[in-house]
Amino acid sequence: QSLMTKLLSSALVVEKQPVMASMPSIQQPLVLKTKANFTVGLRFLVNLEKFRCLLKVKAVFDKDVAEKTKTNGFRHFDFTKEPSKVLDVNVTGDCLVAEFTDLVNQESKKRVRKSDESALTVTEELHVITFVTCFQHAGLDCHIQASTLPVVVISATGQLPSAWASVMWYNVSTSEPMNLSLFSDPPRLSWPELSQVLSWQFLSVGKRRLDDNQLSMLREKFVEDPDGFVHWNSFSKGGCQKNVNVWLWLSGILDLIKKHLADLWRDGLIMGFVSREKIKELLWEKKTGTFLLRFSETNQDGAISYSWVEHHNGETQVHSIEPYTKSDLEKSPLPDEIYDFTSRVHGNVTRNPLLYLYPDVDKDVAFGRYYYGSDKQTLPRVWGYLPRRPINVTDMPTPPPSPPHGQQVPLDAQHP
Amino acid sequence: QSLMTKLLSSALVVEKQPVMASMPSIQQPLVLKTKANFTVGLRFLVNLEKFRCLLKVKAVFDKDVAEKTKTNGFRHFDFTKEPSKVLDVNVTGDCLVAEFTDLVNQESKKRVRKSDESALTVTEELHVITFVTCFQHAGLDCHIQASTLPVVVISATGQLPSAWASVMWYNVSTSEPMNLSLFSDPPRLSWPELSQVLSWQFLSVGKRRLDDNQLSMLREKFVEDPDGFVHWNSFSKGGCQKNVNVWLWLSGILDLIKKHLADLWRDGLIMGFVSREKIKELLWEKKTGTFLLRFSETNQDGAISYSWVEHHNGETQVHSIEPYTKSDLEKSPLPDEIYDFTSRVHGNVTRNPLLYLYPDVDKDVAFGRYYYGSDKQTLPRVWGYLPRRPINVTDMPTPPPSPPHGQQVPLDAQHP
DNA sequence: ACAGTTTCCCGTAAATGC
DNA sequence: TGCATTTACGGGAAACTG
Repeated sequence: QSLMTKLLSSALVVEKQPVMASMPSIQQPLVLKTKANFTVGLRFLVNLEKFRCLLKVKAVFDKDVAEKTKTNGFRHFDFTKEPSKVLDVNVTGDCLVAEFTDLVNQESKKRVRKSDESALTVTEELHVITFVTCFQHAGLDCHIQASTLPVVVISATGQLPSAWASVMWYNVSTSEPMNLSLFSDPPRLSWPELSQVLSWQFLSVGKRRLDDNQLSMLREKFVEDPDGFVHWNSFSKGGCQKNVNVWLWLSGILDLIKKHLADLWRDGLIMGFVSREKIKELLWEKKTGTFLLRFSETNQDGAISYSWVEHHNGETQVHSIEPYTKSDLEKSPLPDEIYDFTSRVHGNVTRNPLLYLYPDVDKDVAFGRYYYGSDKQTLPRVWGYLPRRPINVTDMPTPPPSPPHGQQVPLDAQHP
Repeated sequence: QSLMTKLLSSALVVEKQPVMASMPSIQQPLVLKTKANFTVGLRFLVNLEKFRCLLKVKAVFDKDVAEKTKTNGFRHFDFTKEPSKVLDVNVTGDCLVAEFTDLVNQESKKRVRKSDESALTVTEELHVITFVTCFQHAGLDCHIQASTLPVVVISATGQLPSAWASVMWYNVSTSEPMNLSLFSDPPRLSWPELSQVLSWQFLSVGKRRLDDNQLSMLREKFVEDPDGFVHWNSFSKGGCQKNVNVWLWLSGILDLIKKHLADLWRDGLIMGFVSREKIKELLWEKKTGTFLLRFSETNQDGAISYSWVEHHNGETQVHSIEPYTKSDLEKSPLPDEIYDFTSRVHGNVTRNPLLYLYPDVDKDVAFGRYYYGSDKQTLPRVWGYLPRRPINVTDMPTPPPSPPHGQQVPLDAQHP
């Protein structure tokens, strides 16, 4: 329903009313898209039956922000629908809750743009949603309110990776509840701080963290300063000398994992982050047909390649296949690509050069359970037509190597 | 900009004012999508300089429709933006024009639905847009207006084929300018009438009409009545005994041609509409490797297959490949699929069984100019990676045939 | 001219209504 | 419940805007 995860369990914090017990609860920043619906759950942590259905809570976008933070130049948003709800008891009966749905925010006309060069990008703007209500208790007028943690507002899904970068950076660098100008003077992060968040991202999309080898390769790409700190601009906008945006690059890989490689990543079959030099070093001494999986370092949209080693006539070669992109893997999953991959050399010799996953696991042992047909039925076939399936082939530019171990790998083996 | 073609050159017809010369101009029905912009061009055919910038024209949706046609039960729409424009002289200076852009129509709340079973589907509802203006001339108050031909309003692109069916049917069956209730009692069409429209559709998307053989095959599918007429319900909703909707089926093929086969269709390389029996008959006597292209008769989304003949040991076999869908052809175009297609049999023998396009044109002569790389450069390759390309293979269920003509078709030939 | 940002819209999926 | 129709929204591209 919402663009990202739902913001649940925001606390309705009682201001200036110690009579009301309140509990800080899990809040998290969020990325919101204009003109799209999202949902916010809200809990009033004191369940006084007498309040039931008496508290009308209103959501306000960027309440008092101009006065509080003087963050001029930010865009202004408003909810287009009436954003009010009445608190009611929840299912377990322990508190009053309201779920805001169908909140739609849209930029209002006025926008005071500072023309100076230090203006932030839209994904660096931080906003808040504040929930306010007032009621009478013990003869007093009580005004209470609660705010979300900072929120980034985008207008197209293509801005989501940048927005998420801001969210991560904010979370790691500060525990302030509402420093909306953080990116006017962005703090730097130490590599231990940053690497932990990055590792969490992989845990989140692929149920497995980054290991030490992977992290040390990433450190090379992310840390430019000799002091071991990472600067916001270098992280989110592409550093000085390098022309790639490291976060966008990593973000593409996270998306690739989420969409096509979740199982393989979870099971640790993807080495992923290895330099080209390291690949050669790792594979050089291994037997012909040993291969490993590695993410492309140049493709900004997330791509994965396999590299394998061949020994012929005392000569050793390590090859890497043209990386598979998301649209490639939509056609057929990586395990099937590995199973069906075919190299061709002069004389009509065809074979699959991929035999053992590094260090020495038989390909079918490692990937067998993921092959098409192993957990699904065979493809539905239309009567009267010969079934076909897509495979990828490469025409080896090198002279024909002799078959490994003196045996030809049969190509006509049936798919499991 | 607009969903379909722009509606240009609508005539501003002068009503009750013979002083104003008016010219009937090309109007065409249109398919409009709610909440989407479209453009209408309007010409005032008398260029009286004195009118310049004095005529304010307003667009009205379904003006006077209820009184005129008593078509209750239709949805009601309104423009959400102010749909008024001032007429100005056009570039050639021969008339006054206005171009309406950003017209957005959205269903208004009220909708009187007749609950009887004869209710029309939304794509059978016909609507009109009327342009009105008034001015003073020769001391008289003049009210003039012009209307579009009937328009079908849809809410999602998936309704477009059905809507287009209505548009075609209307055009062929009547020359009345505004019979919005046509589908309450839809007229039938003779096969010559219908087949001509269908043929035009292929001319429109693929620059080539249907030939007599193709039409005679389609006649079998479309004409159910012995009297040779086609009924609207059987055309647009799937006839009595058959469970396929013939127009949607044909519509999918038209879309397939438009997106992936425009060149091949234009050049007549696709036989397309042939029955399975006819295929066997045609190919039976031809030499091994003769093939033809034919649309799937079962796939509703548009799919194309090739069938080829093989003679082995005095036995003749005709095979048809699993049809290629739009998403298949997005991966690699049909000519490349034909070039790279590979069949595999026991013993690791691989070959391409497609040699001659029916009746006996060498495959590369027929399709060579379309192969990838013939008019584009070779694929851009990332340095350090072995290029790969996708091909389709089939595992022949039959005993291994001997190579045709005693020669092995080399598979390692380089792509042109 | 250009880059950042938003709008537009197809196509698919989900929700809605009858 | 099932089907017809609408809404929602990701993704890519065009349009916008300073």
